[in-house]
Amino acid sequence: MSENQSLPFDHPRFRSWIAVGRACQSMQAALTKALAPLGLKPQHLDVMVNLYRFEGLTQQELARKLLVGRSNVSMTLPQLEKRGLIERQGDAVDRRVLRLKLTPSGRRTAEQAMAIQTALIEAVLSPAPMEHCTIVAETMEAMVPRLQAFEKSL
Amino acid sequence: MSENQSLPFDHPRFRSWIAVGRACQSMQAALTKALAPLGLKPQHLDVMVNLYRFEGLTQQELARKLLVGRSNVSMTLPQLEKRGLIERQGDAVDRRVLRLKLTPSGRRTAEQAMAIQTALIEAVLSPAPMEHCTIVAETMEAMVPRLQAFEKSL
DNA sequence: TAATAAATGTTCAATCTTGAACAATATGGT
DNA sequence: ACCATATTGTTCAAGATTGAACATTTATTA
Repeated sequence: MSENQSLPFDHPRFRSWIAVGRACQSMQAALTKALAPLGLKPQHLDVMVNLYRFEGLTQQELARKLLVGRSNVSMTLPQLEKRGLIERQGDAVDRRVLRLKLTPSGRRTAEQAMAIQTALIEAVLSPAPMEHCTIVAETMEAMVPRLQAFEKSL
Repeated sequence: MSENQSLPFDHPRFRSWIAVGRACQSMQAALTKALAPLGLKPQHLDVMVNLYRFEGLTQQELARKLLVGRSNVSMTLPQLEKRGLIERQGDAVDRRVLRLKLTPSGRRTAEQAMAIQTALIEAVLSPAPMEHCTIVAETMEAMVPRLQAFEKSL
């Protein structure tokens, strides 16, 4: 059966994707270590970056941006809240939702964390020509809608 | 403080990397769903692909290839072993290690799973020109050694 | 050879993540 | 107004992942 089946290892797009996955995993590990001095994990940074850009997000909206379940957000946010990095306050109009925002302290911490992340990315990607980075970004961004279409088709 | 600090959102390499991370996360989710009919998860596929290519790996070697801890491998393999997909047998020379291989059934299952993964990658990446895929692969492969160097420097 | 160091796989507790079930609130149609 | 449906956030149990501690075996070195 395996004789005439073309194996994925020889498949150029397959190999491209494997490389992406490995790079992502390594980056996650490196970021975890780089953020440890701040007492943050990559998920916390993701949350704070989104609140930095989009103040007043609801938990649902945040979950969608993070590609993560609502329950995940519900379990993660109280940790950041207890540390005084974020605030949650109920919306007066829609009393189901909680509006999220960084505290001043959270804003400062977010800036430090983003600086760490940016330095890491810079250290690792700056040897690559800018046009290559652009191609990477375009290729990756084009994938997400196709992936969502694929998932719906299952 | 944030006034004169260049924010990462405007940073082209930063945005490239964010796109990579999101694509990776979406791909993981799609692959999880696509493999569900086989009763496999992405981690299981990763294990089997490596044993398909490199029969006789030890658990330590496998863990390094998967960028994962030894304990992870120790907890995952018994599941695949109970399902009759892999075999573990002690090495006669070095009696610390266990040599891993796919069973015939595991080999067939691996081929099915790789076909599913390849189809997914093809569905999602085939619209991208091949030269772009090559650039993506090269850029990502160049990152991994730099990331490992970065981690050691911490 | 003897003693110390290193490597391998296992176990365990702590943490993260997920999906399902649930209560509270909002929306839409009748 | 009323009822059915949807949405939001929470909770809980199950599974996955990690790092540290450990026993066994091998390698190194005095």
